[in-house]
Amino acid sequence: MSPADIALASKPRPKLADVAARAKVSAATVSRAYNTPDIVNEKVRNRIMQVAAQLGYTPDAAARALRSGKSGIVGVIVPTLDHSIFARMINSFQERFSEAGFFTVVLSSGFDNRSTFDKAKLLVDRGAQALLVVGGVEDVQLRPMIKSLAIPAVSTYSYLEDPLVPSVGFDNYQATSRMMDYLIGLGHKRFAMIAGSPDGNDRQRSRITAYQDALRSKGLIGTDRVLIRQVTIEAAQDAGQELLHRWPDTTALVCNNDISAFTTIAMFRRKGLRVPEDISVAGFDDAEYCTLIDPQITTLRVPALDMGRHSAEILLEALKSGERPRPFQLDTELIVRASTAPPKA
Amino acid sequence: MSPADIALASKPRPKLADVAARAKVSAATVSRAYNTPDIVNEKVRNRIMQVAAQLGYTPDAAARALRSGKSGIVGVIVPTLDHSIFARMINSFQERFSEAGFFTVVLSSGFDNRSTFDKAKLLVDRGAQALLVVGGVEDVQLRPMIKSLAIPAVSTYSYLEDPLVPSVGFDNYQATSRMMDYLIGLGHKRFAMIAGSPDGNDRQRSRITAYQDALRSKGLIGTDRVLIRQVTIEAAQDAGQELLHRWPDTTALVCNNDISAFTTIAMFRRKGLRVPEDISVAGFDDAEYCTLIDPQITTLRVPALDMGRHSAEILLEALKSGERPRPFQLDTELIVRASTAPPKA
DNA sequence: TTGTACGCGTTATCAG
DNA sequence: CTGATAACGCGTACAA
Repeated sequence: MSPADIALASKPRPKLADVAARAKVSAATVSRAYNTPDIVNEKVRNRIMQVAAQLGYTPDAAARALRSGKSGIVGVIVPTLDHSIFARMINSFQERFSEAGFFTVVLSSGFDNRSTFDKAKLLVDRGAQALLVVGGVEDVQLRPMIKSLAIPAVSTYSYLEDPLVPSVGFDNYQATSRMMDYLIGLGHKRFAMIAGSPDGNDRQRSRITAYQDALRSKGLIGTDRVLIRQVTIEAAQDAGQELLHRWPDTTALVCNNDISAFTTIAMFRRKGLRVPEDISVAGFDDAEYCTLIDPQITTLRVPALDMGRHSAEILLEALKSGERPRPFQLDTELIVRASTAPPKA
Repeated sequence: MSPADIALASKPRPKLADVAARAKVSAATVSRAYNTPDIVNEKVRNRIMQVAAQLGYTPDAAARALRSGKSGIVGVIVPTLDHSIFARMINSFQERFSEAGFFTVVLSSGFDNRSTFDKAKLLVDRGAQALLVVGGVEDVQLRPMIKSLAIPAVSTYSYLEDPLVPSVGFDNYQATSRMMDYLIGLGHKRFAMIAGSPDGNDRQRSRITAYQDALRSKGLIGTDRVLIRQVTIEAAQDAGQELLHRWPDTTALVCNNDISAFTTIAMFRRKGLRVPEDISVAGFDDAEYCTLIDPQITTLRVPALDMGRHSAEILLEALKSGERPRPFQLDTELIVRASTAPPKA
């Protein structure tokens, strides 16, 4: 090896054995100093740690993973990162797992159940120790896969009585029912809804059903006025157009997300409609910007932070105890602001 | 072992050797079938893959990582996941690396340079093969660390002539200059700015400097009217208050993010001020909701998607070639909408 | 083109 | 409480 090579070669990472040698103990003891410090003599342990710090030693993650069978990775599958509600959830989830020494790998499925399966497989193949799926698990391939899984899995967002996958979330049916009770209480008789696609999406299905059930039970109009759209500004604009065109007598518009509420309110006002005097508009999620528009948006507050935090919590518990994660129900809150009011007489 | 235990025990994961045995080849050949398929006889290869599929074999990631020294992980450090602009960027970054078989681990620093260092260390210790840092690398510990790093690192968002870390991003100074030219061209004479904290944040520093330079060079008012605030609705509201209180004669407000623009516009209108007649307000980023509020927001479009995609691209190249990633400059676009106009005479 | 043999860095087991 | 030793599952010289 020439001098130049020596200069260029970055010194190899120190390993367990190097620390052991310098600290005059066996490799096993160094390992124990890291993994079960309590059973190592304090003086010895301190010496080891000091040497480790000197050498700049950190345990090799791959070797550790191979030997212990623990990858230190948890997987999350989320429909998209583009909705702030999911971002918030993941943030708190990840924070909790980070404290526990795990890396969180987030994969997005694009609202596609088939892709959810693919991503889950990817994660499991790479040794993920736990799995969080946002939304009910409906894919026909994913269900048997999760069933046979040796690692804990939890679904979040919806609270579902799924015997297969414990969930941490809220009751979407109840949430929308609450909104409907409020609007019906205001005296509205003709409703419409902007919803996301119910295909393979339990949240949307529950909300649509709750909407229709509420109307049916009171004999009100609007069970057929359900506009299925993606969650984008363009799509919401299109939905608003169609609403005004087909059912101009609607007095209460129930949106399944704040983007749609926001967009349609802006559009209605541009067309000279008054909100809430001419039409009430309600959202879902309670995004930050609900208080920015005039009128401020009445909406359902979704416990995003708690969902992430609690999912992490029960997965961590399951990881420790080896038992099945325990489902946990959270609640939504109806936030009444200015975008809803009694209909004109 | 009792029968019950047998029933409970999930069968162990098949390994390379199992596939080899069933396919009547050596382990080495199975390994080659996966890693260098070209040098394996096609018939043999097909037989191996078939057996592998039958057995449900997938290579063990940990063993692979240990043996090859490649973790299959890339790390990203981002100030926060809560700004949609970062979320979008990461999305495209991650997508590209996902295609290449990597897992992306995203850690957030909370705009704290010290924490950026900690997170980087975490990632490197766990074997990340490449690093993306959002924002300039300024931490005094992080710089030497990156210098000594054996893996490629790129900073993104700002385009910086940093000899240490190649960057993929745009020129923040130029972007704000462009906005200033436009507003000055409209005839404005008294300006104010809402900015984020410049501490350890090159983006904010560049924008503030560009703002002040523009005013100074034309002898206009407002170099001292810089309100430093966090990027939240509350903080922006507070800034708006202070602006009206201290400098009510301001005719053009330059915001360093769309949230602040959005918030202040809403607030101004609530107070009876007309936008843009009484005061022009400009944003930064071009978030989706810029077109939702009335008036629609004039802003600078940031190439979020391209930043993510291109960062991934050059890191992947560097991973292949072993060479240093090549910096790449992207551009912003001034989007003129309705929230800006000439000042009243 | 394929097989043999070894070691990557760690942790678990067992003995002392 | 500590040490010796044997894996964990795979990739890669080297030989055939």
